[in-house]
Amino acid sequence: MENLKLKGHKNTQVRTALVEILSDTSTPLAITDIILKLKSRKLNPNKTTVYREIEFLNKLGLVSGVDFGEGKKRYEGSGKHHHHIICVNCKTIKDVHIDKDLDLFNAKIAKQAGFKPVGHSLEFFGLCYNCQVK
Amino acid sequence: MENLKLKGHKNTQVRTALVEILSDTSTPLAITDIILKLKSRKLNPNKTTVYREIEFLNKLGLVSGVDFGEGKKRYEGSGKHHHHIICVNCKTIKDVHIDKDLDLFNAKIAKQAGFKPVGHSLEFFGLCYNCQVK
DNA sequence: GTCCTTGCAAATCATTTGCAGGCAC
DNA sequence: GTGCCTGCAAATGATTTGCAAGGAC
Repeated sequence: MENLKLKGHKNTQVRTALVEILSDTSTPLAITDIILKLKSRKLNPNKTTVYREIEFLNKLGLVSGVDFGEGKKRYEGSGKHHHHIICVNCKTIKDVHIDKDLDLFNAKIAKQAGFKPVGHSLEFFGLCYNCQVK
Repeated sequence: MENLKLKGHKNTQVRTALVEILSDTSTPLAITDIILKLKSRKLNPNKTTVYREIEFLNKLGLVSGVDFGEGKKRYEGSGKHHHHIICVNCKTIKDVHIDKDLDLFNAKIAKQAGFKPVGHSLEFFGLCYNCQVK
């Protein structure tokens, strides 16, 4: 386990698997997706445990939450932070690559408001090609 | 009632009040906030009715939803679209004014992905001055 | 052995749905 | 009168909490 941040905490199977799963995915995963991925690794933790682990990893800064306005949260490894465009009809999600450095922008905005910057959330919504055709 | 978009639909008290309330507020309101505002106008509609009205106004394009990742949606009048910075600790919300035209940016991003642009969501998170001091 | 981690059931909260009755036009 | 609007109760889904048992170090 290369991750020093786990020092002082136990390295359980679920914990290790979660870090791997969330680092591997290109699309942020909902809790139910995560549980399915764990199942395919022969791990069957309780839903509650998954919620708690995600919260734990989130506090360590290893995982971050994304919200597409679906009424539930999605999660991804912190190193993966990028943005998405979501089809308002079929919910297809595509990655969006932004050349601009939003962190700098973020810092500027926060300073103006007297805030210490922590992060930001930027998602685009649209109608994907398939749904336009229909 | 100046709003032609309501043509062909009934002008109920709740509907009219909702448009006013959501146009007046500077911060997007959660459903519970909206119900409180309606109460102070002596209107006591059922929660279900409020949800349905919001959905109705949303489809007409008079109201839009915002998501701060709180596990619930907030709403604001469509004319009010702007961005926010939210304190991760005390949840204070401040408006953010962006000089850049994000709609143009939005259109570009959508085109690249083969999507027809519909909208976007951009929120910043930080620690407000008071919470930094503590 | 100690403290962290887990499971299970129940509670909470936002939101949705079905159905029957009420009101605007 | 017809079709939209409303309330109420119940269902659904995501997330949280309390508590007791299990496991890592």
